[in-house]
Amino acid sequence: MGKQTIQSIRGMEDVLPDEAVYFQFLEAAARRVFGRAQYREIRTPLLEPTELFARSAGDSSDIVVSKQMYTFVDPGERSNTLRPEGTAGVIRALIEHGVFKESAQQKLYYTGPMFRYEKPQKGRLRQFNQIGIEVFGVAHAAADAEIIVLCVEFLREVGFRDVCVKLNNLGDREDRQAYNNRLREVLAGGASDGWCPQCVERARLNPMRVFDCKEQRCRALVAGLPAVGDFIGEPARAHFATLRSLLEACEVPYEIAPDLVRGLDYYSRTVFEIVQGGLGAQNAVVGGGRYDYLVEELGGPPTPGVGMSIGVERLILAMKALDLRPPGEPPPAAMVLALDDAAMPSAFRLASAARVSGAPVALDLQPRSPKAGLKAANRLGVRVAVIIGADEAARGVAQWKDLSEGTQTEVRVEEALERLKALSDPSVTCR
RNA sequence: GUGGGUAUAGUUCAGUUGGUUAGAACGCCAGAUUGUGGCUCUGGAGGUCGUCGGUUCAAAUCCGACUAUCCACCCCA
Repeated sequence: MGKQTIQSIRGMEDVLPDEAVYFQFLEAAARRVFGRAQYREIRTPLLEPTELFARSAGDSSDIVVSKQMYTFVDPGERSNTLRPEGTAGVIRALIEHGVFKESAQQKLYYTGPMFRYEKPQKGRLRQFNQIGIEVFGVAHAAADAEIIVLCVEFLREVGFRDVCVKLNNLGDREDRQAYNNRLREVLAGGASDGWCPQCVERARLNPMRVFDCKEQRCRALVAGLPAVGDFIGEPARAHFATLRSLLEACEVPYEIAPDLVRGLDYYSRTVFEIVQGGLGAQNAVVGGGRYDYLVEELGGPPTPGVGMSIGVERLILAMKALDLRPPGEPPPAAMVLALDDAAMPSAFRLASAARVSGAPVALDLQPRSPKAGLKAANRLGVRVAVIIGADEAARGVAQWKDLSEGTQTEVRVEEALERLKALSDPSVTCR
């Protein structure tokens, strides 16, 4: 590696072909699972006005979050930000196009790269991909349940077993505010009560975060704090009960996780997460929840919403940890080899004609010795090699070699073309 | 943002207490019947040892800085 080579930006990974099949596999599965539940794809820009994310993040996490955004001023002197998540852009698009006026109910999914300026580590990149789904306009807990059920279906579809959802109820906005205020009071003692410096800071910014402090003495102190449950009003309580009964109705395994707290304060009522072992510290593969106030916050009509997003790279790590592999593309049935320049036109024409009729056919793009060519054919895993040299080209024939049986016969090129077409599996080409 | 580990061939890694031309496996290319693959054997290409600087007669090896990467913390929309 010379010193003048250019390398990718920190935290931004290339996805080489061997890796890309994982992405293709997961995206295809998402389209299947979400598509059959009547969710439709939405694609929004990677770049949005900074204002959008500043508003969606809310004020308490504003300072923290803005440091982790890729924000820049464009030549027109507007502040733009690479999207750090998918939901805000989706909501902006729906408001902008008046979609909520046609119908408040929307079921959508999206996939694509997100950007966060964080220090990279395992399962945490600066550019990473998410697959997400959102339901708008449904206050009923069936929406929460469907989102969660679809997550579980998706994970099972791609090969995961033993999926368990961690679930919590944060209550409505007023409940949460009351609880946060109470927590701040209780935590006011700060360091003198024995809290670690980080928890003292959390008490100020996002008190509920003290619940996942890892300090021994904080964990002990946390046990004595008032429980969020005591502050949750009857409507949110009933909502959560309905959700649980729906999950139980379709036997979705879940556990209540009282310490599951989301960082941003637009969540209300339901929050959930699915974690996977073997991923190190960044083990949350799926996260989501209800955000009944966010659409209004972004200037739209009051519209409830629920959503979740899947961290694609993390999911791929989890697949590898469990030795789950995407089904590979089947190798082409045949490879056409030209032994010299004189044979290339004939070989080239034969391969093209076969491909046009739907047969997956490999072509060695430079003349090579039969030995090298067959080696390449073997490596690709094809069953048949069609060999054409100057002699064959002149006579309008080709050598049809079956690599598994080792037999070889001379056929006319027209016959070779028919055989190549026949080799292609009709179940693959016709749907 | 904080703390720690690592950086040698395309890949995964060896490399003794600093000491000649830096190795292996896999992969790649070629030869072993001048137009025939897989297995085997033989050979070849490919590294200014992450970058820059320092210590030393001598640095892949010791020291420093920088960069990247990994692990954990912080945070996690």
